Amino acid sequence: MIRTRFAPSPTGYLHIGGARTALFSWAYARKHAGIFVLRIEDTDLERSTPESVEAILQGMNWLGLDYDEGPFYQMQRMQRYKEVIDQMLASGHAYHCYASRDEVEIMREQQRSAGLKPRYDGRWRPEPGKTLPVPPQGIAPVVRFKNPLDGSVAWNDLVKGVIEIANSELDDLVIARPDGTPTYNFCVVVDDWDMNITQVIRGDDHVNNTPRQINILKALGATLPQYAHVPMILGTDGERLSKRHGAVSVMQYLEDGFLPEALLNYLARLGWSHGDDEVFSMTQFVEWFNLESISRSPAKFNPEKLLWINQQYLKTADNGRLAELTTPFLLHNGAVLANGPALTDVIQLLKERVNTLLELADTAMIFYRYIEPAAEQLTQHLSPETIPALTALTHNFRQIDWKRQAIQETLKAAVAESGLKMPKIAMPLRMLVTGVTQTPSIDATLELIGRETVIERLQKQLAKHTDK
RNA sequence: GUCCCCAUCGUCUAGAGGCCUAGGACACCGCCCUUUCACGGCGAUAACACGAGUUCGAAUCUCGUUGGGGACGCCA
Repeated sequence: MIRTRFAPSPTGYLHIGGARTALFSWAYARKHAGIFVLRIEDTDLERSTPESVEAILQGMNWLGLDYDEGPFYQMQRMQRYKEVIDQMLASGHAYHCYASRDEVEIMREQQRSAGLKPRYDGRWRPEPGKTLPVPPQGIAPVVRFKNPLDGSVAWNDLVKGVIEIANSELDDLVIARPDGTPTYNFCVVVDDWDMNITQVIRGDDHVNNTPRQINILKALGATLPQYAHVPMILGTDGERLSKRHGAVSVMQYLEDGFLPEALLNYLARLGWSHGDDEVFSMTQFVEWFNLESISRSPAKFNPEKLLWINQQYLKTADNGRLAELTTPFLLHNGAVLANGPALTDVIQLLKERVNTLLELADTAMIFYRYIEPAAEQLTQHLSPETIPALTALTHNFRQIDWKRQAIQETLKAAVAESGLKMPKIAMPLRMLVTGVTQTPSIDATLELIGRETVIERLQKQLAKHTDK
């Protein structure tokens, strides 16, 4: 049975990078009819917050990344971690280290200035025939893992291929703090082991933790999971995405009017490919998904393409659903929906023309709030020739069947009658009725706005102009 | 600094020795459609980082250089 997991630390919202890792991990489990586990790594008491947990859950929920087990909280597994630490102490795989933080820092500083990789020097590491320093009084020790000195650790990474790291590059990492609380690398190991995780799919930034974790797992006599490290997502400028650098919350995309399936599609396509396929459903994605097709290099986030994909989904989305999703944006804009045409009709007319729901709501506003044209627009578009034509048009509008087709015919007739070019009539008409000069085709727009309103506005504006 | 990973159009990528005078998508540019703005259609510009090998033949294999990313915490 395939078992994967997503293990965020609740120190902030769910951002793009985390969402993509979760997506891949989720898709792998779904593809293999396995189990997707959610685990909250909240051992950093100082930075973990319940709000962050909530935000992460919310983000995953919005994206539809459902989990089969969890959320498990590491803070609730303390007993288990302590048990394993004691076990390792007893078996000699771990030992107490009394070196203070400052002491270790000085050690590292010296190594750094000597051009070396900063590492713990093993001063408290017990070895046969070695005399350890005398433990200082009143100081609680940390527990360090006794990492092998020789040889190397290698694994076949499911996305990157074989990776080998010499044990001499590793040092004895701290697995428990003086107060007994375990550290990240240790909790992960115990959890992945206890939860029978078969594939650890996580960000590239964990590659360097993997050999340490493998060593601990081996010391524990556990079966090793397979590892798959997915490359990072970079900002537009090639810089790593971080909290203060474009790594916005996935919920920001909800606020910006993106559809979750569009974001998911974009994220899936970022660093993973299935031939030339660009737009595909999650069902299709799960069917196609494989770790080997994940690219091995980091990818830059491209907002334009996300916008394009969102548009693709908007075009084919159900009008009722879009109406529901767009309503909050419209209300935020101050729209009174009862004062205009049915929202689904408006959406049908607009959804092919916009990139986001936000944009959809903005363009839909012409149907729900009338903004009178500005004076300079009036003088720009109204002229002595157009006014009579528009007046006649207003009159003709009373006679016809108020349908797009008939409106269009009436417009054409007005063009023929007046000898003016179509834009000379359509533009001022558009402006007088909607207050703006950019709308969908004028006949459809007028149809939706409704005969009474159209005529009323035309009369008012034309009267205003002739007064002057 | 040390270690790990990576390297095809501006961006995301296809490409697993001959199918590549390198394909697709976004963006950009041009044309068409058009009643404005879009949608759509058509087209153009644009890349195998560099240098050595291996091979009859290399974007694909090897090595080096350069460049990018990651990691070096009692954070996760």
